[in-house]
Amino acid sequence: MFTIDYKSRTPLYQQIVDQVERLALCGLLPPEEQLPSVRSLAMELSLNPNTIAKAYGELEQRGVIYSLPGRGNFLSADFTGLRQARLERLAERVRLAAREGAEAGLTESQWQELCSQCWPNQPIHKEGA
Amino acid sequence: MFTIDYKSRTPLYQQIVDQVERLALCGLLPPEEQLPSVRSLAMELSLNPNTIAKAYGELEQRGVIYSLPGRGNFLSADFTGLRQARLERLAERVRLAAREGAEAGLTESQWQELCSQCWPNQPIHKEGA
Amino acid sequence: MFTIDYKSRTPLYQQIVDQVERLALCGLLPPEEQLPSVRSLAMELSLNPNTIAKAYGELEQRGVIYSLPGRGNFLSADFTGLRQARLERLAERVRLAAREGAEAGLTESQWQELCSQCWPNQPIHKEGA
Amino acid sequence: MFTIDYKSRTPLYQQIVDQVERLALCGLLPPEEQLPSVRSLAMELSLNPNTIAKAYGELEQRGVIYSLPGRGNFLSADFTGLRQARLERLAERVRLAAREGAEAGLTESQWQELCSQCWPNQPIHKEGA
DNA sequence: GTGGTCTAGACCACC
DNA sequence: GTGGTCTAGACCACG
Repeated sequence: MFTIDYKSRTPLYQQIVDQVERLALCGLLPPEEQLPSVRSLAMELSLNPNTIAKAYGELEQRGVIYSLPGRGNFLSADFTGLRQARLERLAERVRLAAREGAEAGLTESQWQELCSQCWPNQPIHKEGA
Repeated sequence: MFTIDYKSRTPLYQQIVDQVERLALCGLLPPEEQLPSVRSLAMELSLNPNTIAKAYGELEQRGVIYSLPGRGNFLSADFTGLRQARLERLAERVRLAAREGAEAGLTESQWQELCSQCWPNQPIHKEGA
Repeated sequence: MFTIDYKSRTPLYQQIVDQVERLALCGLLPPEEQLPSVRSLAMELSLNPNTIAKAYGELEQRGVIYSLPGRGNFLSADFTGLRQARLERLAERVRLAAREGAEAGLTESQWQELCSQCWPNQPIHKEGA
Repeated sequence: MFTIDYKSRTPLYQQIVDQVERLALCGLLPPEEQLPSVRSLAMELSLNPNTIAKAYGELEQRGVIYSLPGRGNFLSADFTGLRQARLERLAERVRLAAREGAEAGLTESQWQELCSQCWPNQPIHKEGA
């Protein structure tokens, strides 16, 4: 269900957080869906259960999932907050990139061309999100 | 000459590296210019000399500056390599951002609009770089 | 695992860098092998952990190893880049030596003789590198 | 008379030492020749007189030149010791290079070919040495 | 446990 | 004065 890059420098727990959020926004993880248990996911990914627990804790704190002690972890009812937060973060990143490009000698038209080329060709899977 | 955010989570030495590169690309730090000495900059920024030395070492390994022991640190003769590397990194970041936006439900026209708005209004200072 | 000459004028961290590279090229340190931890190696060699960290950092920037914070330092997947860089450096050094010899009165045949004699008699250990 | 690479990492005084030795072995600086005075050479090369003095001191200690206080610095009567020392150092360097090449996967025949190619094409200027 | 960052203070060679 | 190296010891995030 999840794919982990064990050689990446981004923390393992962060990779899980990112993937849950991405899958939720893509529609592959619908609202109210139950997530795998900490121990089973740890087993599946060959990770320390603490790492999974940390990821789930982070997701809960962000409101992406909620935890029912004794029953498991479930995705929230809706992802509008998540989507909005992510788009805001995105805008900030693009703003930074644009400024950095300008500093490195990029012209506005080159920037526009770069942005056009970067849009992914194949549409992202999406259903019911 | 440099401004440090002591509360940021990005390492202090990294902030210095970033700023030197930015100032070099902007043209505010011309090629062959001498940088402040390790000790004087440490004093000015209230940092430990080791932190400055680490930043300068990093810049040297990237080819942005060169160090002459006993004489000082100097900006390289040209920044074309730096500029090119930065633009490549930039493209990769924009590509990632576009993909993430698509996943979060952004349409291509919204993406284009976002990119247009993000271009900095005031041109970046630039001379002789 | 490593041997340090504490009286040498070559920096301690550099000696470690050299040895890791040599062992990697010899095949004694296979790709993806985990290196001793910073602290344990520091203990073993009676050095400060910072010195080991500096050596590992240098190796990482050269692409010989990669570091996974919280997990350890690991040798890269392949050493072709390292091997190539080393052979290029080697050629340059031999070129310099030949020129210096010529200046000191060496004839070409004496040079060839010298080079023949300098080839190590016992082959270098090598397996799977 | 001398050429200094101000951007080289080899110490300035060392560059002077090397050049005097090289010019002596080439025959461009004959035995008993007088060297420029510390101050005039410092002026000519835009260096600190201390740097020249250090170079001359090193040369004197090695027996390449001798100093007559109040009269100047003069090249020694013969350079056989210098030539021998340099050839010994050279052999050691070639031995190291060969070993390093072997470790990096070079075969003996490749080594021989490398050495052949590295011999300088144009003969070194030489007269009366 | 791991590596990453930072401070404090020392000594060296070079200029 | 300059940069380079090293030690000692601290704190942090990650697993």
